[in-house]
Formats: sequence, C-alpha cells, structure tokens
Amino acid sequence: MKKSRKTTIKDLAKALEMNVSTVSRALNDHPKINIKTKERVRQLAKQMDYIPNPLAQGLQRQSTRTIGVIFPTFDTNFFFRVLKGVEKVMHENNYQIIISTAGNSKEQEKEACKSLSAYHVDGIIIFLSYQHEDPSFLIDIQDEGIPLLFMDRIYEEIDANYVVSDDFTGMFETVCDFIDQGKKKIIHIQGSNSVSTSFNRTLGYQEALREKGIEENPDFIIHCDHESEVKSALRRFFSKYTFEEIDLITCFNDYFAFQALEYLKENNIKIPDDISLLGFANEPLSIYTSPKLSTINQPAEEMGEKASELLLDEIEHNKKGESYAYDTTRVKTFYLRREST
Amino acid sequence: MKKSRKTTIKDLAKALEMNVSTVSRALNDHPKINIKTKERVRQLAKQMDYIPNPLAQGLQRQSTRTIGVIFPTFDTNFFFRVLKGVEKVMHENNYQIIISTAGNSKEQEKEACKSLSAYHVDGIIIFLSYQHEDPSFLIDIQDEGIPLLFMDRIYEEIDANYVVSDDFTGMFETVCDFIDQGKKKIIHIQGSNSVSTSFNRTLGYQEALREKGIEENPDFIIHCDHESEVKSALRRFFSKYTFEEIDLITCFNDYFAFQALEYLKENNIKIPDDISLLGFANEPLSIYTSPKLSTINQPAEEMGEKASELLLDEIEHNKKGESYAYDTTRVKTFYLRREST
DNA sequence: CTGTTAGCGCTTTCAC
DNA sequence: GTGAAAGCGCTAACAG
Repeated sequence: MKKSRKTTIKDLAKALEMNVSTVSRALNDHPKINIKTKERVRQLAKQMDYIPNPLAQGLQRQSTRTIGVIFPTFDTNFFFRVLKGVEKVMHENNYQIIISTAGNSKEQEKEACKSLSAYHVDGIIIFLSYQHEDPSFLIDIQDEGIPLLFMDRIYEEIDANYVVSDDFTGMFETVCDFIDQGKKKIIHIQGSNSVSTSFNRTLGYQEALREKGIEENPDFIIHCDHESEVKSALRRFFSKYTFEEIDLITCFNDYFAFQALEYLKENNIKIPDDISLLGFANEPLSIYTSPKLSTINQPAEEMGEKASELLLDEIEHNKKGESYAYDTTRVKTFYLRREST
Repeated sequence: MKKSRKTTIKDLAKALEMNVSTVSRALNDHPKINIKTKERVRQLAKQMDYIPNPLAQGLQRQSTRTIGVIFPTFDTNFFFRVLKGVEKVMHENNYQIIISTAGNSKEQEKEACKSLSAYHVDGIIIFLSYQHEDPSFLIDIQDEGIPLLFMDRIYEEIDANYVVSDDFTGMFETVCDFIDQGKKKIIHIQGSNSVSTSFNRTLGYQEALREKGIEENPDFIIHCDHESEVKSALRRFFSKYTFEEIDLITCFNDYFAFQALEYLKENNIKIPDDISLLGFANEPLSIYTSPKLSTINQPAEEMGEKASELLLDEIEHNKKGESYAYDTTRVKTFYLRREST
C-alpha cells in the first residue's frame, strides 16, 4: 500500500511562492485579494487537485458542513424515504450526512446524540423514540450551538424546529368522511401508546367519533405493540363481536393493516364490501396488496426535504449570529383511496 | 442562543495541574503512565463530561473512525436493509457512517468518492453504479490509504475486498430445478445490461437452459430498463406468443415481478396454475402480494454486516501496517418458495 | 513516569 | 494587497 499524500494549502503556497494565508484567502474569495492572484491560485488548485481538509477547516471554523440524522431503527421504509429527502437537500447544499440509530434503548439514543455533537455536526435531525425523564442532554446540545430539528413528535419542553405530519387531522378528517358516508361501526387498531404518532392517530379517530356523536366503545380500540400481534388481537375481538357489526377497520399504520388484511382474507371477508380497511402512511407496499390498500398518505420525502431546509436555515442564521424564530411545520396528510375502502 | 464551550483536554490539564500530554496519554491508556494519575484524569474527565474532539484527533491521527457508504440511489429497499447491517457492525465498533448517493451521473458518483476521501473517512463501502472508462479515481483513493470495499459488483481491474450476492448461482440453480420439474418454457425479464447484477442473473438463466439442453429463444429474454416498462413489454411479447406457450416467468427483481404479476392478473392468468412467476431479492413487499411472490432471497443485512467486518479488518491491518490479503465473499442466495410458483 | 515542543491543515487577527 | 504568527484540540517524538 503506497501512501500518496494529499496536496495541502502549503504545497500550493510553495509552488506559487506566496504565503499560505494568501492562498487561503484567495481560495475563500476574500475581497481584498487581487483578482489575478485569485485566478492563479485557483488554477493551480484545480490542477493539483487540491481539496481543503474538512477536518482542519472544521477545527478552525467550528463548522463541518456535516449534519446528523438519528433514526429509531432501520426497519420502517418510511425512514428510508425521509432519508431520501434529506439526502437530496443536504447534498445540494454540500453537506455530508452522518446517520445513527437510537437502537433499542434510551441510553443508545442519548449516546447517539452526544456522539454526533462530539463530531461537531452543524445540526441534527432526530426522530426521538424514547421518553426521557431528563431531556437535558438535548438542551445541552442546543446550548453548544448545534441546532436540533425534531421529526414527527413534539416536545413541549424543548424550543426548536419541528416537522410533523399531521397525524391527528389526517385520521380525524378521513374517519369523519366515512361516518358521513354511513360507515358508523369503526374500530381502530392502535400502536404503542408511547409513540406520539400512534397516540395522535388514535386521538383523531376518537375525536371524529365524538364530532359525529357516535358513542365510543372501549372495545373498539384494539391495542397492539407490534404488527405481529394484530391477527391474534383481531381473533380475540371477533370472538366477541360478529363481522357484521363492523364497517371499517382503521389502523395505526400500513403494516398493521396488512396483517388485518390477511386476517380478513383468511376469514373470507370481502374487502371492501363486507368490511373496509384503512392503513396509514402509504408505504410502498400498500400498492402491491390485493385489494390495494387505501391509506392516508404521509409525504415522507417531503418531510425530509422540509426538515433539511429548516435546519439549514437555522444553521445559516447561527453562523451569521442572527436571531432565529423556530417553526413547527405540519406536513399535510391526506386520504388516498384505493381498493380496500 | 448561549454558547457553552465543550471541555477540552486543556481544561482537564489545568484543573489537574498537569501537562496536556500527560492527560492525553492517561486518556489513551499509555503504558508508562502511573495508574493513579490515570484514574484521577479519567474521573475528572467523566465528571467534566469530556469528549475528545474527533476533528482534532482525526487531523493528528489521520483516522476519523468514520466510514462512508455510497449507494446508487435511495429507491430500493434492498439498500436500506444493507445499511441496517452496516449500521449494526459499525456502531458496535464505534464508527460513524457517512452516506452518499451516486445520484444519476458518473460525475456525482466520482464526486461522492472524492468528497468522502476528503473527509478522511477510514474506509468506503460502495455500490458502484456506473461504468467508468477511467476508474483511476478509485485507485487514487486506495493509494491514499483508504480501503475501498465494493458491493454487489466485481471490477476485475481493481484489487480490493468484494462482497457480492451470488446472483448467477441463485438464478442458475433455481431455473435448473424448475426445468427438472417439467417447466421448460421459461422467459426472463432482464434489467439494464450495465448493471452487473442484472447481467449475472440473466447469465444464470441462460446457463441453466444450456445445461438442460433447452434451446435458447432470443425472444424469451425481454429487456426492460425500468419496472415501468415491464407491462408493455409483456403486452408486446404476448401478442406474439400465447399464454399457453409459457410455464414460468423469471425476473430481474421483485419489482419487475410485481409488474408482471399485475399484468398476468389483468389478463386473468392463474398464478401459478397457468404461469408461475419468480422474483429476485426477497424485498419486504414480496410477502404482501397476492399470491405471495416466490423469489430468490438475497440476504441484504448479512451483506452489510459482512462488508463492514471485512472493511474494519482491512482498516485495522492498515493501521498496524500489516499486510492484508483481499477477499471476495459471495453471499449465498437461495430459492424461497411462496405462492407464485 | 511526566513535561516541553512541534505540528496535523487551515483560518484569521494584526501588521505593513 | 499580502505576509507573519497565533491558535483550533489533540498526539507524539524528544528529553529528562
């Protein structure tokens, strides 16, 4: 393994017989540098294939043109789609992306944050997945001047930019519409309560019933911590109720809906004639089921883009020392009718 | 925005009334440091929440505990699954991951490489997606001492670690088995020829026919650059041939197979009774179709893990200045029977 | 065992 | 306009 050294600013300076500081200034388009010198420097830089060392720059400038993204896991396709949006905007702006996961513990989540902060990322996009009784580590990060952008979950205690999809409204409006169309016997399969998205979707379901004056039956909210529990939960439910007593099944997400779909098919229930089925998220899979799953679209890529733009904005303001007003943008979700409703 | 400074090694040194170098050595477990001093230093470090600045360390050590991963795009779930494997191993070993995409041009692919090299990553995992007439930029990166690991595609010209799934064998063996079972009229929908995975899968198909003494009909290899072309390509094909003339449709990947599935359903062909259908890759979607798609499993996560381990290994050897022998590991693919065959 | 010093590659005052 | 010099936070000879 031969080691070829990268050309540094010193090499340029020597070759051009000027001081490194001049070269640096020329490269950074400093106003007081002779246009001719600038050109000479730039030309040689290109010729010698000079790329500034971001580590050195970062050390000096306290900025690395790097942002971090922390996901709960790498299991859900939704995150990948968000990442795509992030990637797009960040690379357009010449930022690198460092990814992390919270894994399966609060501790890991905290470690991921600290680690990114140590790496001097210029900002962090985070899908916080745990409830921390002491979220001071997050505030510490902000205090270090690293902007934090929270995705898909709002923390009242923390002042920051937020990008969330409007889970509540999406579910609320859609369920209202169904009720108006005469489907009044609706159950909801909810996910883990500690996940705010699940919580909000359930809330949307409940509020819609209330709005339309339908009495809530506690049995009609079926709790599953994981999609693998859906079928047996439904089996339990339908041992108490008949299929005729239900018009529509709403679900925390598309994966839950897929399980429900299988369950219904196994029981020879016609979808949507006997029972309608609604997912949530518009995962790519939802167009491949049969019948194709109706769902509530959650524009993942758009969320990633929006988050990146906000974060970049905050970073820029920070650099200039300007003040900055936080924003929480709710990305619109909407009902997507396919074949299961 | 209050800016709280991070505690540095200097702060520790001052507080402990010793020299920074002693502190540094204590922190790095240098053999010749008094065990007592080490303890004092470490305790204060923990107490003051000291985290070494990776930028400074990187600048000095020429190593950043950071690796880069370059994907062609963020479209295929397969990449996400690979990333999961990479994430697992890398974070176990305290490495950060920087991600990039080749986007849609050779130039971008090259830029991504250069950019990662500039960031002084310790290694790069790359799914090369273009054919570069001049791959010297890759060799340059190796010469800088940055190990390159190629995924899913072999470059004869470049000496490096490779991790590939055995596309050829997976397709070859599966098609042979089908032929043995009496399905002899087999077509193959191939993807872009410039993608080596597609190329190899096609080769597997062809070789299986040859092996079993079946004459190849050029019409039976249907070319599509993208899944969106599959339906019309099939329409064209089946205007020339009847459905009865075909036993089995093999596809470049599961997405292609989904399109074929839709086409067959639209034409009221019973799967697998009239025609069998085989995908490739075992994308998560394949279990949600109806009928469930039979496919050839490609262990994405495992590939990511294996790649990471090899890369880390090379990095470690490099650091110690030891010699290192490259390896190309073929990850086994295998036929996964579900309902479409 | 520990301190002194130089330097990684770059930016940025402060001079002139 | 440009040069000299200090310093970002850390490590690693070289001394003693």
